[in-house]
Amino acid sequence: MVGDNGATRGGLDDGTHPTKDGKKATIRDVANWAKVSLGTVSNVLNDPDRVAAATRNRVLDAIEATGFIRNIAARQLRGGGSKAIGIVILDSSNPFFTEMIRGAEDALRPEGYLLIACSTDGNEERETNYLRHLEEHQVEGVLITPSDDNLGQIIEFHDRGTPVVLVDRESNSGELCSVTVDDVKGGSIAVTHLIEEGHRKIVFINGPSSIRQCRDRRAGVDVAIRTLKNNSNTDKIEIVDIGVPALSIAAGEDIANSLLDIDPSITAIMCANDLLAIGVMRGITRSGSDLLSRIALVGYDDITFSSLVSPPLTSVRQPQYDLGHAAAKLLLEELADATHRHREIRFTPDLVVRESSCKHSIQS
Amino acid sequence: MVGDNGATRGGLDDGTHPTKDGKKATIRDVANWAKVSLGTVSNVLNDPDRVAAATRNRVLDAIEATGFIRNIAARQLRGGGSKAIGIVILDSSNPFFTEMIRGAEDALRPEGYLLIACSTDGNEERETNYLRHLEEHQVEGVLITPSDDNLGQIIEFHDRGTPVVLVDRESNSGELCSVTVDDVKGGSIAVTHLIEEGHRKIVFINGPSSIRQCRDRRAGVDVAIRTLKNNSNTDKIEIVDIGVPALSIAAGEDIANSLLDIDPSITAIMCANDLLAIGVMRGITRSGSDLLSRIALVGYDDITFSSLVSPPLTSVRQPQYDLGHAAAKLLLEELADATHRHREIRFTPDLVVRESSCKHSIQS
DNA sequence: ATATGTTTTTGAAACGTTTCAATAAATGAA
DNA sequence: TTCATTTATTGAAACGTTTCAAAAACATAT
Repeated sequence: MVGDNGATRGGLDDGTHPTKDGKKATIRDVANWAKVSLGTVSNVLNDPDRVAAATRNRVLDAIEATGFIRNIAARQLRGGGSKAIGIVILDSSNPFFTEMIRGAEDALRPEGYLLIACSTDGNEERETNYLRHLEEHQVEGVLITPSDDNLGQIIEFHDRGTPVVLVDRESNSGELCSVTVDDVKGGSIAVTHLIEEGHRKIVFINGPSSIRQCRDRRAGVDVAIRTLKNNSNTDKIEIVDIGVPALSIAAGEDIANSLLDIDPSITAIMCANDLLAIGVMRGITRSGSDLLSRIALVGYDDITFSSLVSPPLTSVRQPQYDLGHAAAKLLLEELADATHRHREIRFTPDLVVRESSCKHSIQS
Repeated sequence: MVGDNGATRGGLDDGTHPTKDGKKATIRDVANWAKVSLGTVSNVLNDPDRVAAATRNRVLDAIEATGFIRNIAARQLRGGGSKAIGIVILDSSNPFFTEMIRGAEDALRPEGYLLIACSTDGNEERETNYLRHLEEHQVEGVLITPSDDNLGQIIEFHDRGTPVVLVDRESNSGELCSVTVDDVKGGSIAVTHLIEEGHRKIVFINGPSSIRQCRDRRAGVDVAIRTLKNNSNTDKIEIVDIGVPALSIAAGEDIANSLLDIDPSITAIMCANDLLAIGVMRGITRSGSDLLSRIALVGYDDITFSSLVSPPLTSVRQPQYDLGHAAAKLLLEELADATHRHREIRFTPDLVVRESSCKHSIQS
């Protein structure tokens, strides 16, 4: 039938060669091989029910015979999506972010999306650069932990047409979806634990106040103290703030020396994240000091290795994998529904108590 | 001048609107705004010296006024590259791989490439799937740590036109570039250290022999023993092999219990990687046993956290960042030079001695 | 055999950008 | 002013795929 059609056409001297000159097979090669039109091959690929079974099988045979691999760029140009999602993180050596990527990847893989990973290291110019490249690639969406408090460029990026989900960062006015952890609560439960252990003078080692997570965790400390004052006759509690330029192992190590001669009435240290706490631990251990045996230490994040350090670190557990997974799900939702309403998913952290904070005996 | 040309043409009623209906500006919008041809805009973007300064500035102004963002898919379709590189790794929660990605990203970023990250978790089917998706996207190259010993599908993938660099894996017949570490040597120096510390009966906990790194590291043990026998009157050295199904913390923990009642003449344990060693450490610590204070332990990789565990782990240091960085450089080299000759870059590991292996006193 | 309704297939055009032969414009020398 | 050479700009066509109106093919009833 279709063979007759081809004969009726005559002059079809493109022949039935699958590929020429080792070039990759295109949809035209498949069509020639199966003696159907380009549109029929496209229908077999994208809307198979619209094609008669016999034709469909012939096309599928042709696809196999020619070794056809579809060209996403061509589809994209004609109006299809890129099947790629960008994920922009702050630091690829922080297990917090790599777990998060893992969660996102596991959500996106079954949907056939590829994940383009970009590390900004907190550098806004690099973030700008990455966003531009992602836009040229017309990624279908972006999951991003912002490098700066000011969301201006990210909102503009979104307004130019690319869906965005903020990760571990809320949207100020609900113009973007976001997935967050209640860091105020995280700060509260950490310091509450220390206070219940009897600590009354606590150091809080914090990163830059431009980072909202740092601010929230510190604010949670104040909330907890206020709550405890209202509820009981707790002794006066004092927080001593120390600032570091970055939330890294190195920054923690750098500050460790200044902790060695610390006021003896200080009996506990709370760090804004685990890398900082681990760095403090490492710096103190390296100095040969026994400070760690008399001072309680609490981190934040509960990264995989926090239970492995010495002493095992008490830490506020963040659902890192769930953050990434939920963010990706939210993005898929926004892509699937043009009437999608932006929302925030907020996770509640919990405290994992280990040796670093509860082997101490405080004499009141 | 050019304005006159436009007037001469007449009938150009496309007008000078930057965008219509909120759509993204295309090269046509820029051309209309600047009153030049599409080709001139393209020349300004790609070959600016070919355009007169006055014209060039007008086009640049138009690009800014219209908010033009280039469309990579269109360029790709016309024959340009995708400016994307795939990186296929085994396990995104192993810091070995995340450091490697970091190295690759740092090499590729300045060249304007985006990095598509794919985790196979050692699953060959997932590797197949990812390679197919990467091929549809026409990535300019792929860095890959294979999930299987058999490189068949990767070689076919490469033969279909996408440059490939193997990472931490050599190419059997030099048909692919590769970046490796001499794991035979790594195994040798690790066991040599133990033997020089006086150990004569040593457990080697290894992963699946289908993984070439596992085989090489174990082979390095034999090389070292043979060398020592030839060079001195060393006592008889015995290696006790234990196999585990995966190179993970969990696999290490699972095997820890069977180590508790181990033959007392065994004084040292060598693990095929750090995660395994850390898992063993964790399992033994959890059981409350003091085995770690009488047995030496050596890992392999020297991931970031190995120095932080208790006791700090002696480990063969792999240049993870350098592996990724060198692999990316090799790929860029292959992309830049059609006459490129495939080669292997081989790094030599070194041993980082820490507390886990050298605080023991062996009575001969 | 003809008319009608349904299913299947076709193929022109679109998508945004690059490329390069042809054309136009500019420059310098006689 | 004319001519030759150099520089700058143009625009048609290509790239691979999808889309949808039109045409063709098929099935059924009269």
